[in-house]
Amino acid sequence: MDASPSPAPSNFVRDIILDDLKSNKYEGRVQTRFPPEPNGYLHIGHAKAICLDFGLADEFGGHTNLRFDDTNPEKEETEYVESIKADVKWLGFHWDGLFYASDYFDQLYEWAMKLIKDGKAYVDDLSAEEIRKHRGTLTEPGKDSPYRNRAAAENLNLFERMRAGEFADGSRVLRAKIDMASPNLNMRDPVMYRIVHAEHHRTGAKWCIYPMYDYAHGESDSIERVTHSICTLEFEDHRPLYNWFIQQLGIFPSRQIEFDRLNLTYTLLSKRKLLQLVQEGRVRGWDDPRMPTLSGIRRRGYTPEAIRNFVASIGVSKTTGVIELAMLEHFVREDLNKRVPRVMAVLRPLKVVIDNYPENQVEEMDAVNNPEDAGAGTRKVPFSRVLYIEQDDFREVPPPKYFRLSPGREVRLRYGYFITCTTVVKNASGEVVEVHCTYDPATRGGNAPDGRKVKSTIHWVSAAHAIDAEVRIYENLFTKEDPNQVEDGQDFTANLNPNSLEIVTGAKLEPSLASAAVGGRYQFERLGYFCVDLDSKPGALVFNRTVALKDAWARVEKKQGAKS
RNA sequence: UGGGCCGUCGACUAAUGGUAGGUCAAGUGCCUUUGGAGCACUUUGUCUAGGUUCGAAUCCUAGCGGCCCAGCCA
Repeated sequence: MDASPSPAPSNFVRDIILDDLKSNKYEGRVQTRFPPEPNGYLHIGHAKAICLDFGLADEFGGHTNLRFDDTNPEKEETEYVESIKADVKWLGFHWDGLFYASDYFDQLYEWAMKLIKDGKAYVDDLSAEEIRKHRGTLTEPGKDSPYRNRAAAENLNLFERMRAGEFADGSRVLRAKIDMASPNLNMRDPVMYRIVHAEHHRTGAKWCIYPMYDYAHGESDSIERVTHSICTLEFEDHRPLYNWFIQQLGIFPSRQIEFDRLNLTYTLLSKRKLLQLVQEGRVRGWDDPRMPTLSGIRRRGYTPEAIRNFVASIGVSKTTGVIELAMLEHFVREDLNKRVPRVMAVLRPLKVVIDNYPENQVEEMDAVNNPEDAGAGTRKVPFSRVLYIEQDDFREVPPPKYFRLSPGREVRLRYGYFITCTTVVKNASGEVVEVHCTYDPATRGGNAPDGRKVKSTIHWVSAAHAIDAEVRIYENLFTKEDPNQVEDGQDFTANLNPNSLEIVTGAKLEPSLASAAVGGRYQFERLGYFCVDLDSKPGALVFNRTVALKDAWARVEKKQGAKS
C-alpha cells in the first residue's frame, strides 16, 4: 500500500470523541471516569477499561476521575479501595478527582425527593418477591403495583421515614414511575432505593437507605460533568434508563457508550468467581500469580508496559469475542526480552563431571547480560570441573532432531567450553544420575578456533558455586479454553488445572543471583522469564516463572508424539 | 418467545460505497554462543439469499447464528 507509518490506532469510542470535539459538543472538554465497585480486586479486564478511560482522556487533554461505585454497603470494603488505587497507579495512570458515589448520597436523596414531588417516583410496599411477580416476563408486560398511584405527599412522608430508619430492611423501596409494559425490563419501574441497615465503609451508619446502581451511576457522572461514560456491553439495555433519570432531573447530559469487555482463553474474569477461588482456598489469595488479577499478574512478573501494549493491540469494538491467552503472553515476552538481564539457572539439575578439567581449577567466564541491550554489560560466571546441567538437556538415547547432549555428542556450554559426553553413571533403578565428559581447552568462551560447529548450546551452573532456590512454575489455572464450559451439575471449579502450580525446590542458580531483590526480573537462559517472589528471602530465594520462552524443541517433540 | 446489541482469516481488529490490510497463532526458510530474539516468505476471511449501484464487507430486505436483560447486585 503506502509507505507512511501505520495510522494511529483508533476505535469507535475514540471516533465518537473526535466527532464531539469537532462539533464542540462539550466546549472541547473530555471528561471520563473509571468507576469500580470496591468489592474485589481489579483484573486484566479492568485494565482494558482503565486504559480506555484514562488513555482517551489523556490523548485529548481531558480528565479522568477515579470514582468508587460504593452503593452496596454489604459487599464493599476499604481493603478493596486501597488495592484498586494501587493497581491503577501501578498500571501507570493518574486520576484527577478521587470520588465515591457515597459522596453524592445527599444530592441523590434530594433529587429523589424532587422526582417524588414531580410524580416520577413512588414508595412501593410490595415485597421483593411480589415485585418480581409484578415485573412480568420477557414476553409478557408487567402489572402495576397497587401502591403505584400514591399521592406525592404520602410518598414523600414514607420516603423520609424510610431514611429515618422506621422500616425494616426489604419492607419498602422507592421506585421510578416509568412503564410497567416496556419491552425493556429495566424501564418497568426500576427500584431506586432499598432499605439496608448496614454499616457503610465510608458513611458509617448515616444512611439506612442506599441508591441502586441505575439511579446512582448516571447521576454521579452528571455531577462530575462526565462527557463520555464508557462502560461494558451488558449496560446497553440500561442506557434508556440512564438517560431517563438525567432528563427528568434536567441535569448535565453525560453520554454512556458501551464496548465489549475483555475475555481471555483459559481465564475467568468474574469478580464473583475469583472471590470464590480465594475463599475456597483454590489459590493462595487475590495476588496468587495464577490469578488474572492485576495484583496476581504483577506478582507473576508482568510489567505495566506489557499490559498496556496488549490492551492497545486488542482494540475496542462491540463484538463479543475471546482473546487468545497467547496474545497476552506475546506482549510480556516482547517487553521482558528487551529489558531483562540474562542469567543461567538449572531447574532440574543433572551432575556433569569434566574428567579432563583440572581438579581444583576455577575460571571466571565472561557472560553477556542482555544481547538485546549493549548497555547492559557483562558479568563473570565461575566455571569448574563439576557442573549442573538441565536434565532435559541430556538424553542417553537421543530422539530424532534432538541436538543436545548425549553419549559421544559434542555441545557448547554457554560462555564455557565445548564438551563431549563419554560415559554415564546410573542408579539402581537405571536412571542417569551423572554424566562424564571431556572438554576441549581450545574452545574457551565457546568458540572453536578450528571453526567446527556444534548443533546445540546449553546452560550450566558450577556445582561448587551454585546457590539453591525454589522456583514456582505456573500453568494455566484452567484446563479448558472456556472455564465455564462444564457438565451438568458441575461448576467452573471442575475445570481447575491440578497442575497449575509446580514447586521446584532444588534449582541451582549462578552465584550472581545471590543478591536478587524481591520483584527483580530475569531471563533464565533457554527457560523463560522469572521474577523474585514476595516470599523470597536472602539465602532462601523464591522465583516465579512469569512466562516460558517459546520452545521450538517442545513443538518438534509434540509433533513426533502425535505421529507415534 | 419480547427487547437490545453483534456477525471480516484459527483468534482479535482495520477498511466509514472504490486495491480486504495489521497483530497474535500456525507453517516454511535464513540467521544464531539461548531450539530465545531477529529477518523473509506462506496458508486461511467479508454468515446466507436476494436487491440497490458503474462498483457493496460497507446501503436495503429477508433469513441464519451468537451475546445480553425478568437482583431490593454492579
